This record gives sequence, structure tokens and C-alpha cells, in this order.
Amino acid sequence: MAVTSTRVTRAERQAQTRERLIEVAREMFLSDGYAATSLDKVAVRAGFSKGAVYSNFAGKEQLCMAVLDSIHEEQIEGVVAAFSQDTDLDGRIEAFAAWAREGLGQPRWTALEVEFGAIARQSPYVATELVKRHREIRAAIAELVRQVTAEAGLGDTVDADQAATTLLSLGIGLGTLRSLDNTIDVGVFADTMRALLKSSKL
Amino acid sequence: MAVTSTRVTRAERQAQTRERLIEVAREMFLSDGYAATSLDKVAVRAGFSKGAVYSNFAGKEQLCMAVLDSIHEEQIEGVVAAFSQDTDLDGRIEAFAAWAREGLGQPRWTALEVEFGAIARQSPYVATELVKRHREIRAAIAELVRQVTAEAGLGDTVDADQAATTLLSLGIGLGTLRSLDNTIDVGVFADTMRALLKSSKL
DNA sequence: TTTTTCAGATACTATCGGTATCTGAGTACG
DNA sequence: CGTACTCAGATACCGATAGTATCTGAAAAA
Repeated sequence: MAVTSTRVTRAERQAQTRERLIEVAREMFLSDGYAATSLDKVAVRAGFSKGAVYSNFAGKEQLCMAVLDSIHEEQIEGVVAAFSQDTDLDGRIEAFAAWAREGLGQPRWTALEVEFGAIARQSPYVATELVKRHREIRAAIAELVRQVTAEAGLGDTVDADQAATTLLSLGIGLGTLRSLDNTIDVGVFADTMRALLKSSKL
Repeated sequence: MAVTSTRVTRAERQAQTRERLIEVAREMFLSDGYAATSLDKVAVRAGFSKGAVYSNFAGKEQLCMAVLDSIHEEQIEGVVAAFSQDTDLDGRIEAFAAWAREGLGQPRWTALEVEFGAIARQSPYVATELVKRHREIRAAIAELVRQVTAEAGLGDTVDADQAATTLLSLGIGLGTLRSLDNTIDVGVFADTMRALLKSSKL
């Protein structure tokens, strides 16, 4: 029956709207930055009005947090994929470095991450949510480091938590510099990683 | 004569106004961030109107650049002081680490630096000026590394430029994370530095 | 003393995040 | 069915803020 064309329930439609808004916002936040992206432009480019944004998100901050979550998801997939292809330590480091080279380059999510982080000083919501996510990411990196060093027979010569902090910081710093100045040599990331993983206990 | 009280020439008065504006803007930018600091509030808190700001700076970006310059000046003084007190390599590293621990802590200039950096995508002025300054800073760090490693008899086992990029990135990354989450262990900075300087050529 | 200049004040505009209100299609219920 | 209700999204508005245009009065030049 033709009536079946109206299969989409209200909740489904809203979910679609939400996803579409996140998708468009992600593009615009990444290319123009958080401050330079207006909610009105996002809504219009997604084919809606600003009302749609506010009926799906509490505000600009929450929209951006949803965007960051979608980015983090892909990011984690990338890291895991990079680490789980080779059994050799050097091979894994190289795979990770290659992934980082790409990620630290064009899309510059670090720039967004870090610009958004500045808002935390004014917004307890952003502060707590961002800290929560950063800790999760750090823990995940630490776990990967533990796994990799264990398999490579390095035992506990490396403090995984410290290594995770260093790697995350280095990634953020390099990405930030790189988004301003693409002559920055991202190769130091892999080098530092090697130095960290192979040096004796820090 | 009492008339001498009007010694201040117009240029002098303007210079005073400019300095006062930079001073107040620095406080506010550092404590509230770039976006959350309005030019009107800065002007009023400095005892002027917004007109004074626009008659001394081309806009908010240029005011912030002047603030960053004043911060960088102190920063460089701090680094040089930390490095030029001890002749022992480990002592110098420790002095630098102590300075970094302080700098990466409360005043969180990195957060401002990095939030402001996000504007570069929209403003060619900010982009070029910021890149220029970052390159200068990186060159200065590289020079210090060269000097220190040479005196420590490490010869050319360390690539000073790569080390400078790594240290600056790590500093920015750690400062950024730290400004969100003060449980971050800043000690990794000194550790990484030791690893970098003492490991054989990267 | 008169004229010119220009640092800083005042008034206004455009943009943007956020809020209040409205509307009409989808949903539940008799 | 058909009537009443709900709520996603639209519209209209508000306050704040960067930036602009214009004005003013005191210092500098003449």
C-alpha cells in the first residue's frame, strides 16, 4: 500500500535529523573551527532551521561534543587497526606512525579539539566531559602500550601510563603546530615513540 | 613650576595607554580565554573606552598578538635563565623541567596560544604572524639544545631541530591537557627530555 | 592666538548564541 | 475513524560583542 511510504516513525526521523546535523557540523567545525562556525549556517546547510539544532542538542557545546565523539570513534578504529596488523614491534610503530602522519595532517581534528578545550574554562559541562574523554583515550593508549611492549618481550621496562601521556601530548602538540605550519616534520612522532618504548624505564 | 606636571607628550600618553591595555588584556585573556574576553570589558577595566582599543590596535587579533609577544618575552627569559645556571647536563635539564612545571601549570598560556591559533584558519594575519613566532621559538630551542649537548660532550648525536620540534610540541600538548585536567603528570616532560638528549641519534 | 591633528569617546550596525512561542504532521486514544 | 494531544522543527525575538563611523577636546603646529 502507498501508505507504507510513511513508514518512518517520528523518532526515526529525528534520529536522521540528528545524524545529518552532526555530519554537517563535523565538516564545518573541522574546516572553519568552532568559533567561526555558526549554528545557523550548520542548520541551513543541513536543510533545516536553527530550531532543529536546539531541538536535538542543548546548545552549540553539546553539538560539538557529539561531533568530537564521532571523530574519536573513527580515531580509535584507526589506532587499533594500525596496531593489530603486524606482530613485530617496529612494524607496529611504523604502522602507527603512518596513521598519525595522516591524522596529524589535513583534517586537523586536534585544532578543533584544542579550540573547544578552551571553552572548558567557562563551561563546567565541557570541562567534565572533555576530561572524561581524555582520560579514556589515555587509558586506551596505555593499554595498547602495555600490550605491545609485553608481546615484544620488553616486560615492564616502560611505564605505560607515562608513555600514554607523552604520546597523547605529543600528538596534540604536533597536530596543533602542524595545523598552522605544514612544514612541521611529523616524523618526530614515530622517533619519539621508538625512543620511549625502547629506552629503559623512564 | 607646576606647569611641568604636563610634561607627558601625546605620544608618551598613547604608549602608556597601549601598555595598560596590553597588561589588562593579558590578565583577562589568560584567565578567561580569547573568545570569552570582550574588548569592551578590557577597555573599561583599563579605565578607557573601546575606542582606545581600536585607536591602538587594528582589532582584537592584533591586541592578542601583542599580549602573546609580551608573554613570549618572559617565557624566553625564563628558559635562558633555567639553562644558564648549571654546567651539568642533568642539572640543566632539572632546572628546565622545574621551570616547565611552573609554566605548564597555572598561568596556562598554552591554552591561550592554542585557542588563538584556531583563528589562523580564518585570518591570514594571525596565520603568518603565529607561524613566524613559532619558527623563531623552535629555532631558539634548537640552538639551546645544540649548545647544551655540545657542552655535555654529546657531539652531534642529537638532531637539535627534531628535538626542538618534539619539546615544543610536548610542551604545548602537556600544557593543553594540563589546563583541562590538573592531575596530568607534568614530570614526563623532563623524562622525555632526558630520553631525547641522551639517546643516540634519532 | 589661531588652526590643525589625532587619541580616545560615543553611537550605531551586523552577527551570533540562545530563548520563547508557534504550527502542523504524527501519535494515542475513545 | 475521528478527535485531542504531543513534540520536531520553524519563526521571531533578545542580549552580547566585534567592528565602523563620527565626534570632540586637548595637544601640537603655525
